[in-house]
Amino acid sequence: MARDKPSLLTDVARVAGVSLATASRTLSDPDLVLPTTRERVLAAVAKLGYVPHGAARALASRRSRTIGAVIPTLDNPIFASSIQAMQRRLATEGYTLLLGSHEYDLEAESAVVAALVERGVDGLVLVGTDHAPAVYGLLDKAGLSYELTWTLDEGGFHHCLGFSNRAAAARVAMHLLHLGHRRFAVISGATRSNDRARERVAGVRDMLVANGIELSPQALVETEFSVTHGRRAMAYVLDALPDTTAVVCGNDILAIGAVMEAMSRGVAIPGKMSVTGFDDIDLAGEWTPSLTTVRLPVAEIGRRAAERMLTRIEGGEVRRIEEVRVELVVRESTAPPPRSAASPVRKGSPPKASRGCGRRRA
Amino acid sequence: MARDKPSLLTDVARVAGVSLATASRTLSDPDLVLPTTRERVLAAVAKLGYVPHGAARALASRRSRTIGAVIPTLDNPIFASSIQAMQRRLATEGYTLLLGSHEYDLEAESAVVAALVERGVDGLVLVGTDHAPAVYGLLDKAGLSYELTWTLDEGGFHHCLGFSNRAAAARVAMHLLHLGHRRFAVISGATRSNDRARERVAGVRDMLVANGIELSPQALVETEFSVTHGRRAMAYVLDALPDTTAVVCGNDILAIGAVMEAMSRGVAIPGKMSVTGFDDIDLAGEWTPSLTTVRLPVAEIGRRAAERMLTRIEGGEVRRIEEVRVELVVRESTAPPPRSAASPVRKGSPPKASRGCGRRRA
DNA sequence: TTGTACGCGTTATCAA
DNA sequence: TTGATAACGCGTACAA
Repeated sequence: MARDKPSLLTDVARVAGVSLATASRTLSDPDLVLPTTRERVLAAVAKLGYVPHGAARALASRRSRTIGAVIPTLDNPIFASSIQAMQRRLATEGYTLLLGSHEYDLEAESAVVAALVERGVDGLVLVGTDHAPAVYGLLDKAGLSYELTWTLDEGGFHHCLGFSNRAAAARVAMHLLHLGHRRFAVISGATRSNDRARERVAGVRDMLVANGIELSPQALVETEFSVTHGRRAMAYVLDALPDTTAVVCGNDILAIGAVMEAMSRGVAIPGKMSVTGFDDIDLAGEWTPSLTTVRLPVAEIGRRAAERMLTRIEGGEVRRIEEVRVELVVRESTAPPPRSAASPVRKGSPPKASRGCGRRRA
Repeated sequence: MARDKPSLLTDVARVAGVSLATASRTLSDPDLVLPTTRERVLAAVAKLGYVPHGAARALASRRSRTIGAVIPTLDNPIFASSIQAMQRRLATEGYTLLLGSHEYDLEAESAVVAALVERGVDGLVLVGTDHAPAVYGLLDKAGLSYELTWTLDEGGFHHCLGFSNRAAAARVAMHLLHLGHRRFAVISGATRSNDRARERVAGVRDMLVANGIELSPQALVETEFSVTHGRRAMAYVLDALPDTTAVVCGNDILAIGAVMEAMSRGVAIPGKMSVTGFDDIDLAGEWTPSLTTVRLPVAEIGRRAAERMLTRIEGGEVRRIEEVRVELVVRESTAPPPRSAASPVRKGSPPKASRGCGRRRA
């Protein structure tokens, strides 16, 4: 298995009978070269099995043809799926994806970002707006373009592609109010360092307050994003707040756990209690009862984030803020509250919209 | 926002009052430098916010501190989870993950591998043994170390970390034979370009044949890996082969689809029919009925693959073939066949092991 | 322990 | 359209 050392561009040039410069041009900008010489060079490339040396290229051209993406975790299917779409899109343009994850730890994220910046990524895709100050400092100092995704930074000046988590969550709450629910609980993922989770809780709270309902601290459970923790949270709700008729969950994983716990205790969903999710993962529609949730265009976010990055790298312009469409999907897990539990219904007074519900598309 | 240009190692050296070489050493091998000078250099680094230039480093040191991983798709949670673990492990050693996917298309994979090789990855992790010849050619020519995962290449000479899909699948079939099943169907993912799927089917077939049962071509359904396709495949089985009492599925996703279809038709699982999965994704244990399946140490594969790569890069030795433990998990979805369907039981003659079942751990 | 100087493989500038 | 040649930023023998 004596591997001869890999051939260099100089070898290609020699074999093709051209200068190094011409060989280089042929590969990076073929139109600058005569068709006949181009063929000679390409033939030499094929003959030698020449493979460009990325680092040398990056050093000389100051571009790595590499994009970084930093997400909380691939163990959440919405991020996995989105990254899948992103990688696919990047590959078609000859770009490669450098992936990092931090499991909801801002310091870890900071380190990951630093690592990717060192690797010389041409752009960086992040999730949400919550990041360590060091992250923004680093990116700014490096003059690196980045995109925040899954969220809208309407006040700020960051480039972003996403949607209003607050408005979407408010929409969910409105749906439940419409059905007649008055006693709510919220099961959320940890809101610290997670603007998406925080905004979703805020959206629900806004909408309830706008309709004269307070969300008491006991009615808000924060926990990890897992089916098991969803179950546990629901167990707490059933034990501590038995009057609850509507449980809004921060994502589908938690909602499925919540539904499982309820059903295993003989609490009918949606007969006794309504439960909502968020994300619309595959399972949400297949579960019994199927889950009322908010559908997110997961793959689209990955693909479009890639496209925005590429456009900016090529010197193009993109709108600073781009919104993707999200959609309330009403399925089996929500229904009017049981008669016994219904508050005196204020006939003819449908729920009022909260601030957050202005955008129709959410 | 006038960003001053990023500072270089020369700047650090100047500010610290040392030579370029000393500055370099301080960063790459601190022990080679006096503590006092080290401090001066690090102070300069901090003051200037110096960030090493990865490409220049890679060019000079001929190492990129980067590992490539190429998988079929992140849309399968076992791959997502495994990659998550791998990235995590690599990050702790200062390595970065370059990710590619090919969606079960060998030519696409070939292109992705080429892209990663160009980027100068220090090592490459692949899935399975089925790869385009060009892939092996490229890797060999580049002298790049690689690991095949999720599989064992016992005959070949590739480094690999995985398990025998054949033996594991045979184990599943044996379990069903033990229960008394005689009429089988298999729902598999596409076996073309997918040695894992192929081996699983082969394992079942081996075991059946060893017990005098043929798996007819009609009783083997190949389809896409999705719940929907699992449903469809099960619909076919129920319609075309109503005598079937045991359905072995290529993975849990397919099995869940199969169970859904059966239940929606009022076919009791496991009362009328037993169904098995493979992988043991979270859902398998939470579904009702919970799924009999094979548990794979998904995160462990990712983590250990990373460790093997790192060891080899540092010049260490690893066993060419390493096996991970997989385990049959018997749950609710399997039971003896209904009495009416049972063949005349050969009392006192338990099922015979097939070749594939030699390894006890599968 | 530190410094000097060369090389890593390519791109890009400038002339020809 | 092509060719010579100077960067690109850092690692590392080798010498001091």
